[in-house]
Amino acid sequence: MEKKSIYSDRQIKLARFAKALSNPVRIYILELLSKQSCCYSGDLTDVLPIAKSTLSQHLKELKDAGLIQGEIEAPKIKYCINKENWEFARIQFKELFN
Amino acid sequence: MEKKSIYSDRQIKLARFAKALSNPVRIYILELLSKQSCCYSGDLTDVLPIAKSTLSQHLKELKDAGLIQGEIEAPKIKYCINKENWEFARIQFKELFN
DNA sequence: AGTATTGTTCGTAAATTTACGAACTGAAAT
DNA sequence: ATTTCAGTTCGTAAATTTACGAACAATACT
Repeated sequence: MEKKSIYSDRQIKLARFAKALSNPVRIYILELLSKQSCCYSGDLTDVLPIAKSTLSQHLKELKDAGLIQGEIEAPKIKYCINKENWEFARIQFKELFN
Repeated sequence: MEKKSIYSDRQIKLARFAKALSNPVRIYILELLSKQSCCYSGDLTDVLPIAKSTLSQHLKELKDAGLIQGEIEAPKIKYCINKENWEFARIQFKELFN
């Protein structure tokens, strides 16, 4: 039996997107990706003052939230905004703020 | 000596706002407040499936992030959106998503 | 003065987040 | 074949988040 939450699916998704945005490292990455089309995580390693394993965690967080996607260009990985979900998130935040 | 972060003040503030939005309880509260002008926390206690101490923590989180403000109407407290910061947050999110 | 109402604070517990370095994996280059 | 490069996974530690109930504080009501 499924216990239904008082929170709508939409509210839960919005909170999930917000969580992905709740860290300056991830804001930095997303702003970079939304300004230029894509980047390699090596670019990020060079500029961000965190260990590569930590960066990997942050990228995974953004990927799991659906905001970015990675494409293998061996031996590197090219990261881009996931446009569909990015647009969806944009609308969710827009509606929250009216 | 102040160690300067590679993250801008704006990026840190945006992450801070996102953190405040990163929980379904707080999304619920903010949507309620942005739809109707204000509410009493008793209204929230009635509808939210959490302990009053937990609700108090969430309201404090929203207050500390600057998104809401409380006004004493003894013995209750009337909560409203903090319009100035709400507008500021709106702009920050809007700019993030272009 | 005493009681009820409203909300905060305290102490605590479990889960999650953020961070690191070391070890590992897979593909490319030598 | 082995070395190099790019990135992930693992183990771990510290801090933060979320949650609860009990106790407390402040005000209103009787």
